Amino acid sequence: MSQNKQKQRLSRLSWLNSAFDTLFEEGIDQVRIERLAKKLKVTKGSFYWHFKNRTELLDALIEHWNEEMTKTVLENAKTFHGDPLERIFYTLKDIISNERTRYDPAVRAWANHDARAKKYVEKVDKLRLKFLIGLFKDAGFDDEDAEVRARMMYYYVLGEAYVTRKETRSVRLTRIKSKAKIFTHKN
Amino acid sequence: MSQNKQKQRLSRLSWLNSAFDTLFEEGIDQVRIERLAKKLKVTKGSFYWHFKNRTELLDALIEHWNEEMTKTVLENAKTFHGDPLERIFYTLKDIISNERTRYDPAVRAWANHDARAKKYVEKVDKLRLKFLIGLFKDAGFDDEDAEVRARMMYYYVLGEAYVTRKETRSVRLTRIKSKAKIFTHKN
DNA sequence: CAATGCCCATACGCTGGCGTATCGTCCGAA
DNA sequence: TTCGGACGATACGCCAGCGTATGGGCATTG
Repeated sequence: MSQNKQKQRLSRLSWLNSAFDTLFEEGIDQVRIERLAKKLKVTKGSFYWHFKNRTELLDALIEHWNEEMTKTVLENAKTFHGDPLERIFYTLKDIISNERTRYDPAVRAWANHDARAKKYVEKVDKLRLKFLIGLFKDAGFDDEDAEVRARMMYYYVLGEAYVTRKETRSVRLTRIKSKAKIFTHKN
Repeated sequence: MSQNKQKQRLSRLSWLNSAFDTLFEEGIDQVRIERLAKKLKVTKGSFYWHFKNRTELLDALIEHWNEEMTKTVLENAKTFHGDPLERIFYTLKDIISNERTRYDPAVRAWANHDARAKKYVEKVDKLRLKFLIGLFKDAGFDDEDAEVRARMMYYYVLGEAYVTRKETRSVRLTRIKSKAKIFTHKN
């Protein structure tokens, strides 16, 4: 919204952010240099100053996503300490309401036919699952059960990111609570 | 695998199938007429005989997916009658092991930035959810609870389709059973 | 104020993909 | 056999996107 001063030059990050937005909104195949240039109101002369080619941009893009998601998990791991069951609820609520997985669909679609992206997605999955499994173990589930439940919860969260839903915030919140109960219920 | 007779002509369906495979393997943006032509070992002269243009192909593509998925749900609804709880387990097993949702990621990625595809995806989601909700209602859950659990189970299945996993069939099967129990456990 | 370096504009050749127009071939029906 | 229609090949113009080469403006530095 800030009216850019006329002769504002761009940084490498400007291109990265624009690429990221486009990936998220239109898919990786629409991340095209000259389209980004148009959005940024410059020509591709700028791009080729900051990047060697499109491949370098995509490499930076997936790495950027990886860093952001990794950071998110690690921060989350530190923010709450208390009753393990409540912590699972808190985590579920946090993930869903803050929509950490908002960018997942675009990135995963990309990873579906790009080995480089796939590598990072698997890395992030592993980290997230490790965190979730730890949560369930803390709550008293044995190794096997903790993994099954963590995966269920994780897949559930992922799946939800793919379906358009139209609930109000308050309705969703109460439902999240009952969902957490289902995941944590002991037979 | 069948060595095609040399002068085999193509049908509209040949193009559709090739397009479908490509959508599934490389994403919708790689569904390009001249690439399909190369795979089919003809020229695009053939394509423009069977289709008006690329848009018509994509329209037929999403409609085809819609029909297949709709048929699948309706067939499933007829195949099993018995204990409602067991039926939920059976359904979960059936969905996962037959990988009905195998094509979902590609189609959903497409729907993410294409209104036409999005419309059909929402349609299929609605149908599937309606079916699942019915299952849980039959199992004795009230309306609200049935919807929450059906959605959880559905999102879980969807999410699973997005993550690469490396379990053996037998391990998965036992886990499916315990998962079904979690979804159907009454508080 | 001259010079250097950062950052972008401009112009070019190349490729792949779209859609059209036209022509060739084969096959079945009369 | 011939003829018409189903199906595909060939050739064309067009445009978008990639990457390169080169030139220009503007600041900072001395």
